[in-house]
Amino acid sequence: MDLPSDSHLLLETAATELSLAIGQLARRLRIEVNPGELSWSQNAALARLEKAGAMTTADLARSEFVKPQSMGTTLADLEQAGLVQRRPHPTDGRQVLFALTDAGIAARRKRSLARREWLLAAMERLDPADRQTLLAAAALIKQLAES
Amino acid sequence: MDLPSDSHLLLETAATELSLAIGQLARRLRIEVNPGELSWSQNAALARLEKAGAMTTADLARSEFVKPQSMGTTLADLEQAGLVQRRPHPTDGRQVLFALTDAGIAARRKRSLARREWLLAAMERLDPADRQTLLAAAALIKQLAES
DNA sequence: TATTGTTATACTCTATAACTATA
DNA sequence: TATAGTTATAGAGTATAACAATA
Repeated sequence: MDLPSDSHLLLETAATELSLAIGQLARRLRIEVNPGELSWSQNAALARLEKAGAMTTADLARSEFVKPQSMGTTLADLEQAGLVQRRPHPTDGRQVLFALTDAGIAARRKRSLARREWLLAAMERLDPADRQTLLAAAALIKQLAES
Repeated sequence: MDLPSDSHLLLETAATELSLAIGQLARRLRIEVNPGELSWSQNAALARLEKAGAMTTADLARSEFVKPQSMGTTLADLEQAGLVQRRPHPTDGRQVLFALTDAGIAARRKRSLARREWLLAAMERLDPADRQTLLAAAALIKQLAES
């Protein structure tokens, strides 16, 4: 077993700082919601359905790191808002497939969520190199989450 | 008013992707907690006090983007765990200053939080250039949150 | 009067447990 | 038996409202 190298100490620092930064921006973004807007979880589920097409509750839950019961609640809210619709699985009577409705697609197209607008305005104040770093980081952060 | 330029569309994409990525990693990290460990909010408050020294409830609330009442709850939990202690403000009888106790300092030194360990392990699987990108991004994300 | 902090209460999101239906 | 989903209940974190003490 080696003593920690300088690069390992740097990595520990990076992990700590990234964890704190993620938490801080998550809390900052959380307060940017206008009345009647989709919650962060609802928006994440909608975005996932847009990218991946129809999915079951269980698969959506795995993708977003929540329990199936929690995703069930989120999907019930989206269904009641008319943004997703359910249909039976063609071969497995237990499963239910969820897909975006036309209204759901329109909701994804509409570029007016307060959280997104706030983040966009904040990023506009950065210089191009920093924006590029954040775009690259977004892909890496997703990769980390799914690893 | 100009039509959106290519670079503006790129920026919109970056904002959307970053927002989704932050949410996804926040949920992924949230499930990595061992029984008895500090919550993410408690850890953030502790880290803030370590960096900035003694602070009032209101200042801590502003730093972490929650209401003073919410930070009051977090600080009460930390106080009960013996990790922070309160003392009166020297000149303003309304304010209360919170600072780390020896146990709080020790808790910050201890490098064993499940969330941090999970993130560290995930980052170890990245190549050095990607780690560097994430370290730079952590600083930018903090800057965004505070902008 | 304005501000800091506390107490009481409620809301959102997610979790665990128990249940039904299907495989 | 095992799995997908539902229903009921509970917990964590944060919010709003009402209040007390101090500036």
